[in-house]
Amino acid sequence: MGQVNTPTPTSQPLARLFAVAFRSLVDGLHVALRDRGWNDVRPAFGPVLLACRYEPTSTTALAQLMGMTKQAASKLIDTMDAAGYLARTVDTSDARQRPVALTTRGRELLAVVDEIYADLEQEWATVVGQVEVDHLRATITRVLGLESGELPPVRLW
Amino acid sequence: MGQVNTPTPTSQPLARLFAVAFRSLVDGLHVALRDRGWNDVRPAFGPVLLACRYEPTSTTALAQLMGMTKQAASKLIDTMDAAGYLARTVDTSDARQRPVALTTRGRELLAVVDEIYADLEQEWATVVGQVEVDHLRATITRVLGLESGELPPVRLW
DNA sequence: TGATGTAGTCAACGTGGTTGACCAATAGCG
DNA sequence: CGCTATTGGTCAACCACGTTGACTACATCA
Repeated sequence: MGQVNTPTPTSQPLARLFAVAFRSLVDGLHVALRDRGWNDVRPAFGPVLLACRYEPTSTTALAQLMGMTKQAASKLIDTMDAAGYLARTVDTSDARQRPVALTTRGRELLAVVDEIYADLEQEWATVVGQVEVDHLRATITRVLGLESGELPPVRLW
Repeated sequence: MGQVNTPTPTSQPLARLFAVAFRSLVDGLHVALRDRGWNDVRPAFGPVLLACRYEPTSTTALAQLMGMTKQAASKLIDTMDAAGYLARTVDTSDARQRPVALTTRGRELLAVVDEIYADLEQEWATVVGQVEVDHLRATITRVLGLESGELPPVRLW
């Protein structure tokens, strides 16, 4: 992926470092969830929980957010519904829509995810300092040109 | 995944920024590969090409590197063999082993990947400066504790 | 009111993984 | 040197999670 003549950690391609960093955070989250008894949470649940945090979200919107087909998003919603984290609702102004809303259990999970994830990022701050973490965040945001817009769809799980 | 009250790009969870950054680099690589006529290269080929850069690599080692079963690694190798990028060899000192080596075409692909990827990272340097990119790399390496060891297995594609 | 587009679902399919079993080869031990 | 345990790799079957194309119900527009 990257031209590395004498591969050392400090000369690893950024892509791989991003992949390892992402995996480290997500795996850390899921290990901590399981430690607390949340045994049926899959990585794909994360983006859905976040998307439904403030208001019910349509299947089409979730599909776009996650870069998958409406059918696949619907299947994922079915799985989370069966697990008790989401509930399908009806839209009084558009009968085609079946927005999904967090259940009480879904909100509880989201709260735990927030807490655990805050700890994980705090661990980063502990190693290099909060200023450095904020700088990291700002640099990546700048390069990706995300200062003013929504994040693009991304699926990594 | 992260506690964000008023979600803005600059306060996005690091995990999601890493995911988007990774996706941006890998998708950029594959778009450029296709532009140059390399139409059958899949994201999973990347780690294999890199792993076989300097010497043939065993199926077991590839499986460990990529965090998958030997069977899955063998299937992937079969696919890359059929596409002409790898060739299975024999190990004269251990007949059980069937190390895989890059073919001429595999080396050509790896050279193109190196070139494209260097350009992609250069784009990052163009936006924020090479010093900033090196700093990014060093910071993530430090947090992940990778200064002195091999990268852990990671699969993201 | 008819045409067109959208939201969501259905059934079937394909891909890329895992699992458990197996075989051949190697390493180590008594 | 023979035996046992381990390792490298393969086999067949299975599973999860995506896609595809078709379809229905609903909304919008002229």
